[in-house]
Amino acid sequence: MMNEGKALEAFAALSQETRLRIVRLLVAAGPGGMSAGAIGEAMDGASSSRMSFHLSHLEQAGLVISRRDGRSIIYSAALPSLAALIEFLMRDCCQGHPEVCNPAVAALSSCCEVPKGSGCA
Amino acid sequence: MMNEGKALEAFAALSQETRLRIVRLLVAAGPGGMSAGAIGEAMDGASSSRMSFHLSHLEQAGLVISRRDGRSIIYSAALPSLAALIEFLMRDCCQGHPEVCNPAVAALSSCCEVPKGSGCA
DNA sequence: TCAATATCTCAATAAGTGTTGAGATATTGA
DNA sequence: TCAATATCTCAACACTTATTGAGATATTGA
Repeated sequence: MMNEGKALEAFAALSQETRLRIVRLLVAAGPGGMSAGAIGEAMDGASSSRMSFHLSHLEQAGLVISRRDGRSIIYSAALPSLAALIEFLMRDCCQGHPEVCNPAVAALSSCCEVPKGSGCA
Repeated sequence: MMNEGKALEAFAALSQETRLRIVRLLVAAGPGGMSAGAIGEAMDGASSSRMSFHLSHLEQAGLVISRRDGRSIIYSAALPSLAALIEFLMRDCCQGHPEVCNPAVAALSSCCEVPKGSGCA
């Protein structure tokens, strides 16, 4: 469930370049996720403490989840939270304003099957 | 067009309680918008300089637009930018992950007419 | 158990953000 | 033109956030 407070945390987490890139990377990585070290490698070799800071921030905001696997800690995208954030924006912004959600839903057609006629009435 | 840089600005703008509330207020207010003073009144009587700071921030991020009307400056929500931000999240997060966009599209049905079967394939 | 590996935690510092209050600018009606 | 109104701009300050480097913790394989 996404309330205003959680949405604020999510927006704050996504408003930092490194963290936004981490989320995109982890979404692309899929459910298998990536180790903190591998993510750091992908972020121009960011220091381990810097990675730890940003990954903790993202986990606190609920946008990623972690699990230990041997020596490594594996992070993966929390897809339900991303869905809930999109839903929050939709609910807040769509009400009475089809010109907001219609283009957004139409954009899905570039990556998904979306029937003609989807969107706000 | 929403690129990473613009998305970062938009997330930063929306990550502050007063600004998020201003956006929600202006979306609800519709195309007619509201004067800076009226918005300040709605924000627990926030000072004019504080309003000016946050409204400028939102305008810089492209989430609101302004026009002068006599002594007042009228702000209104930039709906296309909100749509573009949702689209950005959808594109980044939906690709290959129907479990993200399907719930988001399904959520639209609470405020819009969305045909059954919408969402990712 | 020991050394190596992976990550986290903490303190210090640098950089950025939000609020306030004083004052400047633009517009209107008398 | 003048006073009143609406909003913006600026400097100062407090607060928060991001980065770094040193060191602590947890796990593994020899």
